[in-house]
Amino acid sequence: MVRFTKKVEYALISLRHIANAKDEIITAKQISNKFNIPYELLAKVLQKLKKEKILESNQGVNGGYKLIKQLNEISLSSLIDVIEGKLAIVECLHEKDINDCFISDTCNIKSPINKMQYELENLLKHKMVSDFV
Amino acid sequence: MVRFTKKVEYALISLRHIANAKDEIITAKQISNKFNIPYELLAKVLQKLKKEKILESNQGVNGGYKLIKQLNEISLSSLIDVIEGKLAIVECLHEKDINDCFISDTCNIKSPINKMQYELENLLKHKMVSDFV
DNA sequence: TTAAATACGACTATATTAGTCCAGTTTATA
DNA sequence: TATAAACTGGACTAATATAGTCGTATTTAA
Ligand code: SF4
Ligand code: SF4
Repeated sequence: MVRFTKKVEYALISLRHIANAKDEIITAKQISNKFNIPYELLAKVLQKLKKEKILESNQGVNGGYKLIKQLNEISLSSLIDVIEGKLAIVECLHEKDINDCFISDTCNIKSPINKMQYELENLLKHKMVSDFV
Repeated sequence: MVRFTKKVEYALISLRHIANAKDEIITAKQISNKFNIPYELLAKVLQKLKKEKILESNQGVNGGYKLIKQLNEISLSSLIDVIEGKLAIVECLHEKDINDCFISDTCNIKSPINKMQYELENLLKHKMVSDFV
C-alpha cells in the first residue's frame, strides 16, 4: 500500500498547530488533547522534530515546544526522513535491506522503479509543510 | 511508510515478461521459476489481472496467460487499483475506513492532504506500465 | 485417463505500525 | 526546598497489513 503513517500525520498536525500559535510555547499535552492524539506517541514524534532542529523545547514547568524553522523550509520529504528514515518504494532501494530481495538478480523492473522513486522523491521534496494550509 | 507491495511488483514483473514474449502463452509457473516468485501468490496476482481484462487465460494443458491490453494503456494507478483497491494516502480518504479516524473533527491538514493525494494519483495515472522499460 | 494448467477460498506467518508503560530529568513557583 | 508540570527515552505490547501457504476444484490437450 502507499500510505502515510500516523506519525507523519501527527507531525504535520503538530507543526501546523504550533505555527498558528505564533511564538507561544505549546505543550505536547495541549496538542494531544486538542487533536485526540495519544500523548506518549505524540511526545516521541515531537522529540524527533526537536532532534532535527525543527522544534526547540523547554523542559520543566511552563515548558513546551516552539518552532525554530519556517514551515516553508521543511519539505514533506525531509519530514518523512526524520520520522521514518529514508523513504524507499521497494525493498532493494532501502539501504537497510538492500540485499534482501531474492528476485534482485533477474528483476526486470529495477530501472523504471528507480525512476519512479526519483519522481516521487521529487514530488515530496517540493511539497513544503507550509503548503499544507 | 510509502512502499509498493510485493504483489504490485510481481504484477509489473509479470506484465513486462509476458509483453516481451510477444504472443507466446506464458504460464504462472514459468514466471514463478524465472523470477523466484512464490507460485501460489503469483497465481492470485495473475488471476486479478485476468479479471480486469489485462490478461487473458487458458486453462488446461498448454494453458497460460496472454496480454490483451497494450502496456501503454495500463497506468500504474489502475494496476494498484486492481491489486490493492483504491489507493488512499491516509485513513480518511479510504472509503472502507472513512469514518475511523478519531481526529477527523479537529484535523487541520485534511485539505492539503487531499491535494497531496490528488498529486500522487496524478503521478501514478500518467505512469504507464510501458514506461517501465 | 492423465497430467498440466488455471481458479479460489481459507488459513498461517511475518513485518510493520500504532500505542503503552515506566522510570527518568529539568525547572518554575508556591 | 518540595512539588508538580513538563520533556526524555527505552522497552514493551497490541493491532493491522502484507506475504506466503495449503487444499481442493475445474479445465483441457494429448
Ligand atoms: S529487485 Fe526488483 S523485485 Fe526486488 S525489490 Fe527491487 S524492484 Fe522489487
Ligand atoms: S482526518 Fe486528518 S488525521 Fe485523520 S486520517 Fe484524515 S488527514 Fe489523517
